[in-house]
Amino acid sequence: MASLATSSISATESSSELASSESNSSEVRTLAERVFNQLQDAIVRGELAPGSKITEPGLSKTYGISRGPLREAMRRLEAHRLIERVPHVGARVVQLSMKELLELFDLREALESMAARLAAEHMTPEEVQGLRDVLALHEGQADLKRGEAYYQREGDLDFHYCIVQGSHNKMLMNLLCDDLYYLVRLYRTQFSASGTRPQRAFVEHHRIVDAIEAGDAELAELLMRRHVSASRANVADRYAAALEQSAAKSQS
Amino acid sequence: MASLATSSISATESSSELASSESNSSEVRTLAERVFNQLQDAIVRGELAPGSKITEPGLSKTYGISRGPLREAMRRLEAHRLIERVPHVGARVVQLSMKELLELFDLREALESMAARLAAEHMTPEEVQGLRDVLALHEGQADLKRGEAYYQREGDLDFHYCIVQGSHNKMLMNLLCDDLYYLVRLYRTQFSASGTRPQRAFVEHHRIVDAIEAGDAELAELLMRRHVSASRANVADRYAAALEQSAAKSQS
DNA sequence: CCATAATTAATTGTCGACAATTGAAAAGTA
DNA sequence: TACTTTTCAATTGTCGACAATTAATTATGG
Repeated sequence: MASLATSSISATESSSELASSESNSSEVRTLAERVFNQLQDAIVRGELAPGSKITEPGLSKTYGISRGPLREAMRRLEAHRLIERVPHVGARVVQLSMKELLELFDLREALESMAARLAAEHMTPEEVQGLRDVLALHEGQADLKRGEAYYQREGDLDFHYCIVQGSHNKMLMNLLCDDLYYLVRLYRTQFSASGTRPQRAFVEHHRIVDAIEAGDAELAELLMRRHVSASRANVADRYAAALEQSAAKSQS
Repeated sequence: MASLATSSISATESSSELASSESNSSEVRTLAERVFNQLQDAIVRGELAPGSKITEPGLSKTYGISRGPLREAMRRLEAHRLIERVPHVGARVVQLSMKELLELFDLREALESMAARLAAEHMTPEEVQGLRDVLALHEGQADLKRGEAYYQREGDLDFHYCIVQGSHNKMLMNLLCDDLYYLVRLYRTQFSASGTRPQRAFVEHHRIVDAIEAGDAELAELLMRRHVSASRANVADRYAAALEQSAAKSQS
């Protein structure tokens, strides 16, 4: 994951490329690293369901490696909060409560608005152009017009990745891209945006890039803060609606 | 570290208690966990110098355990960015550049100001009282009057810990207390505050608690942002001064 | 004497085996 | 039948040994 975080994301790298990360890259020199990436992908993609128990012999057989490097990979996953371990008992895939998921959005609001401000101050013209290319690429995708899959397809995160890279703040990049975004992606499919939100998000992205290109740090910060906040509100609404529906269902 | 992050810090827990974390606690049920804590302390205390190479056979002999759990501990340290590993080569203790250290302060500014705002909104009267007790405890310490050791002695971080706990935001607590504060503590001794800064910091702490007690979220956020920013400026100044001095020395 | 190549020593990566702990199934008792 | 106790199977924790890779050292040739 380290190389993904430090290398800038060009517009030509597709969403799926981002999703599969570097697990197919030849840069993976050790078994522990490879299985770490594989497990990370499996968790984020939902192949390993949140809350499900994972056992060492099971994974060991699944991935065809011994428990040594497997345990090292699990320790890294634990530190990244993708799994939770209890000594002598076992490990489970994390399962964020709605409260925690909303807390995650609050963190993003604080950190990504900061990233947008820094990006407006430090992004090079070439990087801004790359950002525009990303938006153009997303606009060209047919599924955006149907308005549903923009979020699910990593398209949104592609954009946010680029902003964070543009901040030129290494610590911020590590925090957001390595630690938080995997958790975000985990719950992306579950509470993905719908209705008119994807189109509106797309417009907001354009406004943010405009501010960055103009070097207006304050505006970029404000717009990004609003953007993340709106995204958070959308998730909260969808959750409330889902709760209401299930309540009505249990009454009937 | 997890239990430290989730449990609230009472005023009676001294600084040294915080420094030694839970390595002496009976809650450590596995060798890997114990050596993880020991290594974390050793790095933060400076016993393992930043940039120094650490070898598995060496540590294995030092702590009297086999390489299995040791490697698991190192993987966790790597994920927490306290050591850096290169496959087939080895591991070194992290060594932040001044640029990265200042970036770390920028992160703290964004996150801790958010914490202060949330603390003003969610802290209970009992927690506020605990915060006052912490300040009173620090005021009573003789070394504060001499004005030098407030920072070095974790006193400052004790305070910031409590604020973060008071935010009642689990994700934020994890991020700051588990991930960032260890890095902060690493460079605390190296670029600790001096002159009138400790006393001013102490006054600023009081102002922040006042705002939190009054439930003034906006003010608490603003004051905390200024407080961290001033701390950052102090570090930057000290570094510039040190640079100038070493430059003058090399000329003579 | 320097640069390059081969060798060697040391460290890291991986594996299988054994010990320790846990949770559940089975047996026993009121 | 319900509840406790005991047994036992499965999983986790730890270890030592071996293979693979790297960095240093020595040897060799110009």
